[in-house]
Amino acid sequence: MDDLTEMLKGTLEGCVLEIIGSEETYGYAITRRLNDLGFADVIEGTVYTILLRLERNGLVQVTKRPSEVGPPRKFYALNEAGRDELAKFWAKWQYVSTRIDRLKEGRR
Amino acid sequence: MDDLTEMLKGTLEGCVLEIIGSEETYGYAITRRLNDLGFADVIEGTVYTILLRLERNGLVQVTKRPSEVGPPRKFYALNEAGRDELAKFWAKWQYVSTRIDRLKEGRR
DNA sequence: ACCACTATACGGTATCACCGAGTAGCGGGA
DNA sequence: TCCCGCTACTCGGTGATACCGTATAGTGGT
Repeated sequence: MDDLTEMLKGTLEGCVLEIIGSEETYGYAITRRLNDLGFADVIEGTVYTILLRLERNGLVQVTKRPSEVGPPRKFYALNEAGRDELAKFWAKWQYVSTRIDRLKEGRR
Repeated sequence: MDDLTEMLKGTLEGCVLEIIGSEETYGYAITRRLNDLGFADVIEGTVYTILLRLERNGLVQVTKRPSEVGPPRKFYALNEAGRDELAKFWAKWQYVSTRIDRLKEGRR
């Protein structure tokens, strides 16, 4: 699927929140997970900017742990504010996606 | 529903294409249609920037017609390139929305 | 004369995903 | 030993997009 970047604006951050929320994990693994999901063109740099933003906005708790196969990893977990933000994201997604599907179906 | 602007990035233009594609219409009416659809905060200025972009990108055919209740209206209709773009938009939407729903359901 | 509604245009802003380059740890093959 | 590939993160800058504020202007009602 060709260029999805514009359509992912506003949703990719939510996807990252969801991934972190389901399991404490780190940037490189999150990127691989997104790629496996079908967002093949999402690259490390993009995920790291999102993670730094989440940290700056106080939505995550960060723990640095050594790795056996490379440099140390920064593990991310949602805090209370992060869980709230994730819930808001899914509410928005539900709202928007149902309305766009409605437009697609030609209903008003 | 509070601020949806970030989530609408990349999709609002497609919505406008769909509306134009279903019926030759003009900016002000498109804005009202979007508001009725549930995108209450979308404002005229936003729609006009999209319409000017569509015109600049050669996706629409424009016809100016007088109105009985105000200034003249610019009616927009999709041309061949516009219909192609609309089809691409719905393909992308299908691709992205199914994958995000899949993530939401916890399936991989 | 004023105001509300209709209708469009345009310069500037914020946010976001993305790009490119850099730094760094680890292991395997020539 | 030296290079390469994979892992892992950072940061400055870019382009696209929706939005904001303001301006302009036609029509009809009070």
